[in-house]
Amino acid sequence: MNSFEIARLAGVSRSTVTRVINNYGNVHPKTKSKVLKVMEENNYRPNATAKKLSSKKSNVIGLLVIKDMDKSSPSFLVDAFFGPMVDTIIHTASSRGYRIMLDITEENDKNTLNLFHEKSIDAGIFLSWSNMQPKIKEAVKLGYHCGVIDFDFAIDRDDSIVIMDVCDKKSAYKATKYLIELGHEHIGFITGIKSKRCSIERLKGYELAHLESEIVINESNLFEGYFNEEDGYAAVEYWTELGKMPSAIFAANDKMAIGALNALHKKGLRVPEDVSIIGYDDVILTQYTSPKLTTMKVPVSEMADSLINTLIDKIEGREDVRLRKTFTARLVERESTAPIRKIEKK
Amino acid sequence: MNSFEIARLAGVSRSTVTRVINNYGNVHPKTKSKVLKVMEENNYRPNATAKKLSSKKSNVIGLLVIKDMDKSSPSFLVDAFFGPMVDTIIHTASSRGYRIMLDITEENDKNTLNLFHEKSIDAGIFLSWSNMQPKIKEAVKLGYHCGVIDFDFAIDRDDSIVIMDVCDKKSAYKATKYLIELGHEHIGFITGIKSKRCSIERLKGYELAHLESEIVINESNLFEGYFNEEDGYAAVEYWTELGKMPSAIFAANDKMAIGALNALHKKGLRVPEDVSIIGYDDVILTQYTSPKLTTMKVPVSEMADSLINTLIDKIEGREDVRLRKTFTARLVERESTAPIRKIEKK
DNA sequence: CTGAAAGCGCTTACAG
DNA sequence: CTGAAAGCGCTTACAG
Repeated sequence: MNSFEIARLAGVSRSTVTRVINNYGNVHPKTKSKVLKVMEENNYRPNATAKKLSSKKSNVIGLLVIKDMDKSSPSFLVDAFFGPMVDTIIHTASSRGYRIMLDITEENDKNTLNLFHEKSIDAGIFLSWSNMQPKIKEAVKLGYHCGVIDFDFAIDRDDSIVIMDVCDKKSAYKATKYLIELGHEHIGFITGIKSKRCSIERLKGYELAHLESEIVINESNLFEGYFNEEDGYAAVEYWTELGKMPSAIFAANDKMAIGALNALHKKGLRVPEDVSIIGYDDVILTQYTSPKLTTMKVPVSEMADSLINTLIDKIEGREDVRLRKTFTARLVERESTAPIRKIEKK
Repeated sequence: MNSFEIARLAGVSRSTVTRVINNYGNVHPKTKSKVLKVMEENNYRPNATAKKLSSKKSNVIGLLVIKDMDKSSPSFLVDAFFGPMVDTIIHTASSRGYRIMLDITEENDKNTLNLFHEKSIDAGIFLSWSNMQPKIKEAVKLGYHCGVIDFDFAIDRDDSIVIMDVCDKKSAYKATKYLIELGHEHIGFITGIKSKRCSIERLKGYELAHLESEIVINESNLFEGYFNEEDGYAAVEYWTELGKMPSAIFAANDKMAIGALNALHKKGLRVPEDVSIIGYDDVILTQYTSPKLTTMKVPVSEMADSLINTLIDKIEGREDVRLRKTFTARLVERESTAPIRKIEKK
C-alpha cells in the first residue's frame, strides 16, 4: 500500500495525497476527508525513507558519542553526565517530532562523521570529553548544524554551532564563598587535572572567593588531584602528615570528595563537625554517603534540554535563537557542611 | 556528487558503480580500482537514504523504550538495567554495521510501532517493564523480527522473536543456598511485589533451597516488599518488634537490601557479624555501602549482547540461531555476608 | 483547489 | 564482466 494506491482508491492524484499527508491546507475539505478515510481504511502510513529521499529532510538527529580512550569503562551511559543528558535529549527531541540516531565512535576515528556524509541525519550533537572542535567544523562545512556541550574546550562561536557550557569559575566561586560564609578560613582545595581548562577555572573561582573576602590562601591548602577517589583520600593523608588539616575541604568533583570523606572517617575525624566537605557534580552517590554530601549540581538536564531545543529551532530556520548559553552549578546543601565550630575560634 | 557522476567520471555505468560500492565481486579488477579511485578523489559517499529505499534494507535497528507510567523518574537510562543494556546494544550493533534508532513512547501509546509502520528500521528491540507481548506480536505480523529481554512475562515462543530471560527461581535458589551453606537456618526473605512473576519465582527459589536442606520456613521470616528502600527498612523493624531477627536476610532487590542495612545500623546491629545480608541485581550502589553488599548479579550486558547478536543473525537470514536463552544471576560475594557466629549456635 | 511530470540517488533484475 | 531500463515511494515545482 503506497500513496499511488491511496490516490487511485480516493480518485485523486498523488500530489493531492501528499498534500493531505503533510497537511498543506490547500485541499478542498471534501477531498481531504475522502483521502483521509481511504488512508484510514487501509491503515496506510507513509514510507519515511521515501519521504526523506524526496524532501531532503529526515527529522532524525544524530547523537555522536565519542568514547574516551582513557577510560576502560565501556559504559558511557552510566556516566554521571551522559546518562541524564542522552535521556533528556531523546525525550525532548521526541516531543518535537524528531528521532535520535545513536552512533558511537572513538577519538580520531575517521568514521565519526559518517552519519553526515551518508546524509542520514538533519543535524548532529556531539557528546565527548575530548576536543571535538575540528570534527564539528568539518560537519559545519558539510552544511550541517551541530550541537555540543562544551565542558572544557572553549569552542569558537559559529552561526551553525549551538553550544551550552558551564561557568566553572563562577560555580567554584559559589562553593568557596559558601564555605567562607560558614566561617571557614582554612579551606583545602583538591584540584582537578591541571591541564584541563575546567580545573584551572575552578581554581580561579576558589581564589576569587578568597580574594574577595581578603583571606590569604596558604599554598599547602592546595592538593593536585586527577578526579579519582584515591586522590581525595591522598589529599586528607597529605594534610594529616602536614599537621594542617583544613576546617573545610572543597573537592573539584564528587568522587574525590567521597575519597576525602572516607579518609576522614578512617582518621576518626567527624564530618561535618570536625571538617566540612563539599563536592562538585551531584553524582547520585552523594545521596548515599553518610553524611550525605553537599555538592555543586551541574544542571545537565537543563543544558541538554536547551541544547536540543535550540538545535531544532535552528534546523527549522528560526532566526531569533541564542546559540550559546552558559550555566552555573547550583549549591545542593546536604549534611557534609556546617558552620565552623566555635571551640576552634576560641 | 552521486553515483551517476561517479559513473560518468569513471567511464562506466551506474550498475558497475553499485557493484563496486557493495563489493559484489563480479567486476574486473581494473574497472574496480578505477571506480574506487574516482570515488576517493571526489570524496564520494553513497546516500544511505537512497540505498535504503531501493534495497529495502536500512541497517538500522529500533530501540523501543517504553516509559513506565508508575515511575515519576524521567530517566530510564539511569536505571540499573536499561543503562548498561542500551550501552551494550549500541556497541555490539555498531561493530556489526548496524545503527540504533531510539524511540521512547509510553505504555498503551498508539505510536509505539511507528518506526515499523514507517519502515524506518529492519528490526526492533523492546525495552520495557510492562508486558509488550501484544505489541511485539503486532510487529511480527507486520513482518519484522523483534528482540526482547523478558524479565517478567513469559513471552510466547515465536520464530520471529528473540528472547533473553533470567531464571529468577534458580538465581534466588543460589542466593538462599549460599546463606544456608554459611550455616544460616533462620533466613528472612523480603519479597518483591507479589503480583509480579519474578517475585513469585524468587520466592519459589528461596523455598526450594530450604526444602532441599530440609529446613522448615517459619512464616514470620517472610516480609512482603515492593522493591523500595523503605520496604527493607520496614522489614527489619517488623522482625525487631516480633523479637525474631533472622541471622541472615535475603532481599529480592538491592534497594530493599540497602534499606535493611540502614535499619540494622540504626538498631545497633552489625553486618555481617550479627546479621548477614544479600541483595539482588548488583546495582552500582552496592559497592559503596558499608559494608559493601553481597548480591546476585544479573548479567545484563551479556544478555543484551546476546540479544542484539542473535537478532542480527536472524535479520541476516541465519537459520541455526537459538531464539531463546535463559541466564542465571551470579553470586558476587562482598562484605555483607558471613558464616553464622558460633556463639549463636551454643 | 488539483493534476501530470520529473526527480531524489540508489539497486535490481534482465540481457548480453 | 558490463550496461540500459525500470523501480523504490515519496515530494516538488509548474501549469491550470
